[in-house]
Amino acid sequence: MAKKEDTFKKVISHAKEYGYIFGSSEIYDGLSAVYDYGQNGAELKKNIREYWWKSMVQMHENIVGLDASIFMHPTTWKASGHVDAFNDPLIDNKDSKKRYRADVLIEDHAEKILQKANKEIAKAKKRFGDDFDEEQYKTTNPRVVKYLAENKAILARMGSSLEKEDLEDVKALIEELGIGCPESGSKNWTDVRQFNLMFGTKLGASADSAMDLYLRPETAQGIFVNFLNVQKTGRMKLPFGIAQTGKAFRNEIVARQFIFRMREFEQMEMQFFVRPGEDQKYYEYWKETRLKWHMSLGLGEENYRFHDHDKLAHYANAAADIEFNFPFGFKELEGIHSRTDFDLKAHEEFSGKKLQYFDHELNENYVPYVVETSVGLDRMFLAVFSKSLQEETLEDGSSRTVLKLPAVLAPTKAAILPLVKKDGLPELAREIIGELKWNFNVAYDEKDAVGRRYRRQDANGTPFCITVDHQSLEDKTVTIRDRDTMEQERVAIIDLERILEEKTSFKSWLTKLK
RNA sequence: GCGGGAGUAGCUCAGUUGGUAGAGCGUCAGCCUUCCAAGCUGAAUGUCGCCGGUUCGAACCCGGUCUCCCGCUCCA
Repeated sequence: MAKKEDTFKKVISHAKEYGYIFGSSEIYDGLSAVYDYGQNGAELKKNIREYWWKSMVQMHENIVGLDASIFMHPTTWKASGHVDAFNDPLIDNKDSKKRYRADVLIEDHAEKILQKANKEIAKAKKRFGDDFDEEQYKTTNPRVVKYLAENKAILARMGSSLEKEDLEDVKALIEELGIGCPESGSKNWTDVRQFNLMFGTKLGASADSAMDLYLRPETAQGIFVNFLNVQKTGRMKLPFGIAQTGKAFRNEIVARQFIFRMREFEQMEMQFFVRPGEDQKYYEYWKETRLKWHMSLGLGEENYRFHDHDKLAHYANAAADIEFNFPFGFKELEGIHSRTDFDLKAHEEFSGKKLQYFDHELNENYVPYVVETSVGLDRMFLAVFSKSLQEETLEDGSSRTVLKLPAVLAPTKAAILPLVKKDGLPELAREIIGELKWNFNVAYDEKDAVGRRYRRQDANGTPFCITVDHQSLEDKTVTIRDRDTMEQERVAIIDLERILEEKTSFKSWLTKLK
């Protein structure tokens, strides 16, 4: 365990030292769970985003892109359920220092009362055998009637208090019911406070005319509200998908673990619209397809696994996570959700507009079902970065720090190094850069011994080092060194472009998917 | 929000009983001209998180405050 924390610490400091990730506003002491991507981080992140985009949009005829705004009409979030579901009333126990959701405490208490009623019923059932009329018993047995009424009354009062945002009454209810801390039994509670997981802001400059807005807590809704726009203007036929990458915001009570859970984060989502009844088929299809995509990066198949949800969100009829073995254990990297027609139907209801598809084959209108794939871009970054960072012990016993980023994602594809900085070697190196830079992000370095420069590029994640030596002047060849094997090969300068293309291009990596 | 830990150079960290700050690595310039870090010379970088107090004198003691990290709670 200590070792795990250790590697995670190394990941964080390496990310900072090599210009991948900085804490936000560091000169002002930083901001909790907000991070900035540095010169290399911005490249890596962009490459991950592009790797996803190309595989989803460019490689699928029936998937198109979208870039919806972060601001959306506030009713969007009523329809999506976020206004209700993203509001948690929390309460702390002053003695045990534990925090609970107030509504969950009350619900659990109500549930216990219901259990009592059920016990009575079960007992009676045993006693009366086949003649037992459960419904009648529920209305006649005084004890059962009392329990059921209590249960109902509690839930009703809680519901109405939460509705009115009367948090004092929620606390009063907890006290009246004598609910204690599940762990310690203590009844010494703080006040109930409302935590809204959506960030609010205002549209409009003057306070009185301003409109309350939220920063989107997920990008999916931008796709749903544009479903018909895209379908009609793109002449899309079911099944088809709309893909989007972009920022989303959640005011997490606790955001932790570096860039794993941030308050501002980027999602890469695709909503796949299908004929009702075909949702299960495509759910399975996308689970497999997305897993393959992850594995194409070569970070090790043993580092991925599925986690099927038992408890489903309000909109879903099936859901699974692709989990990745992060430095702190297996955690969610991507979610694949079968969202049914929940979202489109809700938007129909709240907007009063039809969001239906006319199926020419079936000759009927219907609201499509949706299968969603949703990856956290920052989580992908962390997965790729943390797994790539390795401490190697070499044959001679020395060690090297190497960032084995998949070449297709590496910020810098190659470093061009003159063996020495004289005899015209730098000039030739510059010439090579002049050619390669049109297609590849390349770097130049002439400082220090060449061995040290190799190591510097290793730590920075650059997959190839091209070294210009004295022989290069004579026969127009250079050596190209592989970061992972440390092996060198002599090649013609004229072939460099083709070689780099083969080793680093989206095409050569994405064709592995087939 | 509660509990714990911690804020000193880019990174990792040291700093004795209070006497105006250090190491290793890294960075930069130069030497060397060498194909796998740790050769030589030189240099830069810190309001020791912030504010206040005690003191002749505070990185160190006291009070306050901010921030970060870990745990709990939550997680669409």
